[in-house]
Amino acid sequence: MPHRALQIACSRCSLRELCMPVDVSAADMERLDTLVTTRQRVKKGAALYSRGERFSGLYAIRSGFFKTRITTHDGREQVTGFQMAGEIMGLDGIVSDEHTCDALALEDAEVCEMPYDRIESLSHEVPALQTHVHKIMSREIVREHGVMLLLGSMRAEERVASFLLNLLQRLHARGFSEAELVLRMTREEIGSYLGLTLETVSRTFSRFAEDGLIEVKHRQVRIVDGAGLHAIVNSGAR
Amino acid sequence: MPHRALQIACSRCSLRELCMPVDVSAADMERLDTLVTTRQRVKKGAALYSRGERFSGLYAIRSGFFKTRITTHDGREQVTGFQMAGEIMGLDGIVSDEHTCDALALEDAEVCEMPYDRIESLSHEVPALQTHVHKIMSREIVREHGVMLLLGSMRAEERVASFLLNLLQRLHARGFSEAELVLRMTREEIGSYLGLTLETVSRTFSRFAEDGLIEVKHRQVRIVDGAGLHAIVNSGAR
DNA sequence: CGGTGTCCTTGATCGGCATCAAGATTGCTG
DNA sequence: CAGCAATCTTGATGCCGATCAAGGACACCG
Repeated sequence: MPHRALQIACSRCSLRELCMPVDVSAADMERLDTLVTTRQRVKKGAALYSRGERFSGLYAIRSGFFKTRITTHDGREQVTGFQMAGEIMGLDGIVSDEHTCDALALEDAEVCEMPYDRIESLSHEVPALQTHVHKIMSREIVREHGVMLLLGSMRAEERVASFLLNLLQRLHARGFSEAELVLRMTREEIGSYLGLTLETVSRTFSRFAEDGLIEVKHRQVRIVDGAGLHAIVNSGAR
Repeated sequence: MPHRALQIACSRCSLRELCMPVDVSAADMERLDTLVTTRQRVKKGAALYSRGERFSGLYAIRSGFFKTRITTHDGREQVTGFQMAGEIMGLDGIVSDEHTCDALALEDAEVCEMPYDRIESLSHEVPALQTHVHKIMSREIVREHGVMLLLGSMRAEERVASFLLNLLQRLHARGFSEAELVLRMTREEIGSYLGLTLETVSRTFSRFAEDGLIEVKHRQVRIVDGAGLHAIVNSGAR
């Protein structure tokens, strides 16, 4: 299923500044070009990897949109994140050599696979890569702290507003509008991520629309009053 | 405040198998002995590091008990974890070169400081260390996934039971009883971690005691029916 | 040893979100 | 394009845990 691309060169990839370390010498960049061995297409709804699967490497998203979720043997489920172009997936598999969650494509996607043994050996030759991998993992830890704050201390409106602003900010960093987005996930998936039911997510969207903060048409969302959303996120602080 | 110990040798530390990679040659172990430069005592209630502080290195807990928490500018607060001997703190600081959370000692503690630049340079010489650091960070990511599951999908009883069992398991791995523990944190800190109020935590403890699952006397907890606690954790699954 | 502050427990009430239910809209597919 | 499944919206009701409140137990300290 994975196909070897004719030429896979991060040095010429438009997403380089998202995936790769900056400030790398030309010689090092040449080495880093050997990091990605294959590109892989993932159809909407398909899994890039699943819990229990053997861990082989990390994946950089080239295009498309993913969700990661954990599932317990007894059927509980929790969406742990939504990932977009330039972001790295698979970090959960390093510790036990097998994946502990599922990564599912929410739309047709393409990823670059970086075999883990190659990451380790290249890190020796290119210190910037080692630092970069550490930073990526640290960033993920910090991101999850933020999710814990959200789940542990925010009310429904704050969670949803926070979710929208986070998506917007990441999309904006990729050159998309600051004021408009298309949700790639269902209300149920948003709810799972935010610790809410799909009904509450839907109702909250409706309330935001009534209050003139956003306009919602199914998965099309337009931000009318970004400052208002920010105010909601901070409204619960005491 | 940090004092240079006369001799700091991980190779002779009883916690080595918790902090350090296993299967290391004698020569490599000698190198790893240069990783920890200083030991530091932290008084109960004091901060090992705080948000905004410059990141300098990671800390291995030698003795004592910590909590980590994030605080937002607007006063929200969330306990993100409780750490005990052999566990590593400070990973959150790598990404931005400054700490993003506070680490507070819940009792008098002692930590080993590992300067980050030394970790990076030693990782080049000792591949096992590099792998080990990756695994520690990956483990933290997986742990936080578990917390997200707890906060996002469990009811109060499930959360508290899960919390107790997790503490027990970690204490047991350190040679303590499987059936008894002393809580080092307040009900309020437990509540913050679990996304509950201190009253709910207290009531849940009382209910568990009534139901013959545990015995609670303030911070002394004795597990009477461990299987019963496990059953509660899984009771919410559908 | 008594006083004071912190921590914990327990009760009463309230509110936010889950749950249950029904219908509307969309988009997929033969 | 018709038919159907998936997704979304909205309403009614109920429950879990938050909030408010008061009293009790313990630890620390002069």
